[in-house]
Amino acid sequence: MEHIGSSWATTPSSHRVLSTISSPTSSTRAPTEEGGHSVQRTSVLPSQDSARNSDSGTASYTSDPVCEQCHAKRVRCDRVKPCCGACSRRGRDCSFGRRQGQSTQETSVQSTPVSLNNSAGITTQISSSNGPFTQATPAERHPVLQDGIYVFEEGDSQPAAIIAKIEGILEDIVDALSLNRVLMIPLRSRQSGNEVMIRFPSDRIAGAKKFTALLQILHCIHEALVSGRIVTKRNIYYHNPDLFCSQAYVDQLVDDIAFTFGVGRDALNVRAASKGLVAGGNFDIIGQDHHGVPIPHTSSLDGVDFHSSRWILVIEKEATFRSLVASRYFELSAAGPGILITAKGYPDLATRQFLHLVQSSYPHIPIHALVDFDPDGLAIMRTYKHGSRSLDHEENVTLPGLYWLGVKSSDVLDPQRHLAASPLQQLSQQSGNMPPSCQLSASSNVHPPNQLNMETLCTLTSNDRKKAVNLLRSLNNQHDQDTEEMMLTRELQLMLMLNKKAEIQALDDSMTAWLNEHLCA
DNA sequence: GCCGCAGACTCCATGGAGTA
DNA sequence: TACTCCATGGAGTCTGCGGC
Repeated sequence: MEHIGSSWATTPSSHRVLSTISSPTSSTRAPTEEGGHSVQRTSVLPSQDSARNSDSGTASYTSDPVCEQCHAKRVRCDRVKPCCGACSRRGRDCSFGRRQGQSTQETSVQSTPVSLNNSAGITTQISSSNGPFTQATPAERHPVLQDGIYVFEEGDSQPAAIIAKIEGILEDIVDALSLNRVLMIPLRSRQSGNEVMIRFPSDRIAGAKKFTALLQILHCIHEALVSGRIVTKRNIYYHNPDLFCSQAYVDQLVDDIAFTFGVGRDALNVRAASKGLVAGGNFDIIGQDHHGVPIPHTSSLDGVDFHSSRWILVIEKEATFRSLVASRYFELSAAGPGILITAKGYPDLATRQFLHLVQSSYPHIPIHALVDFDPDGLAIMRTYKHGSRSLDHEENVTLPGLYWLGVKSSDVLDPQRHLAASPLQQLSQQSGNMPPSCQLSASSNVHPPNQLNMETLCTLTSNDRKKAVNLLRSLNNQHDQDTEEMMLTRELQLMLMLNKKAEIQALDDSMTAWLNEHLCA
């Protein structure tokens, strides 16, 4: 039987690179020097001592354990197998035992095809050539133009591969039970990309609880895949609320399992309840009481018809979305017909996947973001545009072409109060890419009609400032900033300097005029 | 070679943002 | 209260430097 350790240990390098780029505090340690064996890891935690590095001969922690002899002697171990450098120099026997984090790769046995009867009584064939532990690619849907409307063709989904992976884990547990060995489930951390073994029995109660919870979740996923049903995280939680204690615990483990398998959450037939709303195009809101239509999961879409749409507006808050839907702005806009979308705050996966599909189907339609002029608004926009660190392993969820419509400093600064142009305006004027609305604000002595004034601003809280600083740090760590990200940096600096923020609702009275002006520009 | 202990790291709880 | 996202910090684990 092939062992789970070998294939689960394969981390897509892109994840590591992405997490390094996206994390403001990421640090990639240099390889350790001994024996040329490189131990590279990516940390998402703040580096409290950046001066420490391998060159100075300091510690390099890794979940790949040191040999038992070096561990006992507390000396540096290069982890070279079968005999590490320290042991070979001292002529010692070297052994890598079964302490926590130990990879079981060395004990794996090549599998032959086996048949399993799963819990639903269905026989699953596990092939060694396309083994149960090969990296599965997430199910992908491809937009195809038919009669002027994009419809989606189903790509290769791999439920059988996931079922086989889960059954492989269960097989290993059964084997361990029969041999009276410690039971283990390998799990890969989304933060570090490292694999750890969740064991039973464990030194800690939390470890035993995690093992049991993982087993329960794997069982739910297996049942869902075998029966072809979709389960929600909430469903899984209610399977055993006493065990899970909170849904957040289930959320985290489900995403960790998806990351460990190298697939998206969808491939596990696990979904979160729909959160986003859409209005316009072929998403008819008649009879929907002006609430918009819940964003469907991409796998259940027959197609989208946005061919007559000129723009797509992604709105942070539902209240603004509803007022625009109620006024049928998506039909009556001066910029032509468009689409309104909201995910009600930080976007869920379904909304991000939907937008990604729309962008790949209709790349010529600009997608604009309307978010608060506060750190959370900007963080929400970046989640839409670049995704989130914790869901790095999910594919097709980013919107690199997302354009920031507002609210910006140029919408909140009154030129009569601030006679000198703002740093952003100066920058924009110098670079010659200033939007018309900004040019008006900067050059005119007349109060622009669709502009907020200082009375509508709120003071940043300490949390706001902390978030803004973290966001700035994240942007500064990004080496290849585009023009929009440079502008974002300036806006954040300005926000901190003024110690002010503004919400979209402040535009409510003049929202339509403001949008017409900005969308046409 | 032994081993105290500082630092790196993971896990997990908590709390904040948005919303219904 | 439910549900999505995020960040932070305490506690425990592991590594291995460096003093003896």
